[in-house]
Order: sequence, then C-alpha cells, then structure tokens
Amino acid sequence: MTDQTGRSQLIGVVVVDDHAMFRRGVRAELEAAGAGVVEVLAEAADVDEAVRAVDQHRPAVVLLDVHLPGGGGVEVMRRSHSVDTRFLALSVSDAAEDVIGTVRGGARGYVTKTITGPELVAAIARVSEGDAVFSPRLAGFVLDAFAGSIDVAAVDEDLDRLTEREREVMRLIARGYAYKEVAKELFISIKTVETHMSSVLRKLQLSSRHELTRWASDRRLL
Amino acid sequence: MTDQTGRSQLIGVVVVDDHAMFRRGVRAELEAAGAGVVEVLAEAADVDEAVRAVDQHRPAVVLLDVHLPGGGGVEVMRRSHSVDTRFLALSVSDAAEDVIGTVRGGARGYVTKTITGPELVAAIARVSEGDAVFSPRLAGFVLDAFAGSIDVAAVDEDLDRLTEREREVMRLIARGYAYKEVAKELFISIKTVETHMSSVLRKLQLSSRHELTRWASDRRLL
DNA sequence: CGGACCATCGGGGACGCCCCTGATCCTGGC
DNA sequence: GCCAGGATCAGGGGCGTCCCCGATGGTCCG
Repeated sequence: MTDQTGRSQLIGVVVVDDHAMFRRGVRAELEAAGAGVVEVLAEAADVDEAVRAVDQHRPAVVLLDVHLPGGGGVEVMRRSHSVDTRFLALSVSDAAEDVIGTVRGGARGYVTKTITGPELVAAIARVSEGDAVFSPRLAGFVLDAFAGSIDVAAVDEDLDRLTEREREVMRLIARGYAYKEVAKELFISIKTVETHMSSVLRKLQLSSRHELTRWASDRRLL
Repeated sequence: MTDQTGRSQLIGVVVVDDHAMFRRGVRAELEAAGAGVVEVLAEAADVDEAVRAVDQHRPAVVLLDVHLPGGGGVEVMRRSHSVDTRFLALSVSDAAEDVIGTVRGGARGYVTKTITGPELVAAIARVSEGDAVFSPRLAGFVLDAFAGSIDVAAVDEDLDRLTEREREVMRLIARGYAYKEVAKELFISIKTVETHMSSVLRKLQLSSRHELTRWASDRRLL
C-alpha cells in the first residue's frame, strides 16, 4: 500500500480548491514542511479539472475543497475512478452538514483550513495509510449522525401498543414477506395474518405495508 | 455544560472495568496526571454495579470497559438513565466490530489501554465537553462502517443498465408511491409505469416492489 | 432503409393487499 | 358469571401489483 520499490516513496497529492491563492499557499507549505514526504502532482480549480487530474495522476491523497464550483467536493469523489486514492477534505466550514455529507461521499478525513503545515503533512501521511483523520470536534458530528438517529423512547411508546403476535407479524411484513409467507412461517392462516396486520396499521396509524416498511426502517427494527 | 458555579469544576468520572488491578491503575493515573481536573467518583466491576454507580453519581464521563461481565459496555449505556453522562470506551481491543458496536451503542469516544495518563486526562476533558475522541486508526473503522456500506461501483453497474425514465419510476416506487401516483407524477399512464417497472425488476433481478424498496434502501438511493 | 432501443399505451388475467362483517375460543379481572 | 381483550379463522369485495400479449411512434446508426 505504502510503497513497493523502497522505503521512502513520496506520497502523491492533488490539490483541489477554487482559490488559486490558497492552492499556492498549500503547495508552499507542503514543499516546506513535507519535503521528502509528499509531492504535489497537480492542482485543480473546479470539479471537471479535479476529476481529470485525479484520473490522470492517480494520487495517493486528494486535498479536496468542500465548496467547489460544479457540484462540490462530493461530486469529485463520485466521478473519479482512481480506486487507490483517498480523499481528505480541507475546508473553511466546520458545519455538521458539510462534514457528514463529505464523509457519506467517501472522504477519509476532514480538516479545517486553520491547520498548520506540519499538521497537514501528518494528516496526509495518515490518510494515505488508510487511517481516518478528524479533529475531535468534527468527529463528534459524524458519530452523532451515526449513532444518534434513533429515538428509543418514541419507538417503545408506539411499539408497546402492539401485542406480541402483532409484533411478530409486523416484523415479517416489514421485511418484505407476503401474507402467505408470514402465515406459513407462523403456522396460522392468511386470514389471521390479515387481521393482525389490520391492527398493526391501525395502531401505528399507517395505511399500507409500504409505509410500515419505511416506519420500521427508520427505527432500525429490521 | 461545563460548570455553573465557577471556572475550575472537577469532571466527575466513574471507572468501569472487571479487573481491580486495572481500575486501581487508572485511578492512580487520574489522580496524578488529572489532579484538579478530574475526580473519580466511583468504580464498578460489572454491568449491574456500573448502572447503579452511574445513576447514583451522574458522572460527566464514564470510562467503560468494552468486554464486561453481564452484557458488555453496551449494556451499561443501554440501561443507564443519566442523560448528561458521556461514555468513553477504554479497551484492550482495537477490533473493528468492538469499536463500531460501542459507537452504535452511544459511546462518545474509544481509546485503547495503551494510552498514557496525561492523554487519558485530555481525552476525558474533551469528551466531557461533547467532543468525540478517537485515535485515527479507530476512527477509520467507524467511518468505513458509516460511508463504506455502499459499493459505488456495483451500484453504478446495475444502475447504468436502467434508462433515465426507468430510474425515475424506480425512485418513486422505492419510496412507496403506488403505480397510480407515479403515473400522475410523471404525466404518463399507469400502463406505462407498469412497463417501466417490469423492466426495472428484470434488469435489477428483483421480483417485487418490496425487494426494490430494500435494494434502494441498502444503497441509500432514497 | 431496416434494425435496435426507447417511451408510450391498451386488454386481460392471476394473485396480493386491505377492509368489512361476523364468528369461535381462551384468559384475566371486577 | 359476565365482559374485555387477544388469537384464531371465514367470506367477499375493491383495488394494487405483476405478468402476458400486442401496438405506435421516435431516435440513432450502419
């Protein structure tokens, strides 16, 4: 992953940002603090340029601006084909939606532009080895989005109104079982399944098995 | 969040680990390196003890062993009621499943037992302020689990076989729209919707709209 | 120009989903 | 003992889903 020919192979980097001044600054910092470690292969100022640069140079790491003309940094990750390239977001924004959106898009790290040169070099090195690099504050957003989205209390309140049998039927229906299959699985008749489903939908105030699927999926009951 | 009465309020900590020797070591380190910053309120050796200790002392931070008799650290988080308590996993294990499981369970951080005293004090301080604390290597697991579950290449391969119109119909059906509603939305007849759906199911090798819903949901296309 | 592919639509059929009424049996509580 | 609620089942109806058959017109390409 790190090298094949020897020990101290340079880490190829592509810098993507729509401000030429900022790209110049990053390049200068990397050449000063990262001499012998990283090598800037190319720069890009928008999505199209970035995709071309990445596909051509196949860098180990892409420093990626989040707010980029032509679709944002996410669009670059979506359209690039280089499989052994890692993306490190480098943004002024520390907004939760930017961080989460970028991570969902496939970024392996997210640092703000307040970072120093040596810190950036260290971050690049870690990302190129497959680690993720986040400031603790930003990682918090990601973890909230990851673990947070369940309201246990609300689930229980609704769920408690269902009887045991109704919950069994509900679970199978939400998984995509047909009434016939549920009946066979639970050793009861289709008509009984229909009765239970009718109760489930009424109690949960839903109107179809499709809504039930989404309801259960939102609550991670599958 | 940090204090009400003054500036330098101590951060209350409960230490949960089934090895007395280790708890003693942590306590000693915290009293040495964390003097004036953290205060160990209680210790616990299993899940039941831990839940009682947390509910009684309502600490700002719980140092939580992952492999704990009686259900593991996750069980402690599940059964505790103290809402302003943050959990910091402290484990020998750096296995991905442990890290991810613990984060899913609600932990705000995860450090290994190779950590030094001062580092641990710093981690506790950050967690108590709401930040997440992860070593870069461990954060990588979490981010993989978060963003990774999508195989972009595979999606494109399947998705590219669909025509533009088929994708539109597919998206609406996967969201739970009835054929009739899709028809109205796209200004076409129900019969045309049926035709497109037939193609979608055939091309994606699915057999019902329910499977399609799960297929799309697995790929976050909703 | 003919063939491939796409989008559009129709008829008809088998079966699934959802609701209605109505029924039996059992269990637990007042 | 009666009443409530839960689990079981039946018949029948309206509509949704998914398939079969077929058709027309458009575009693009060799």
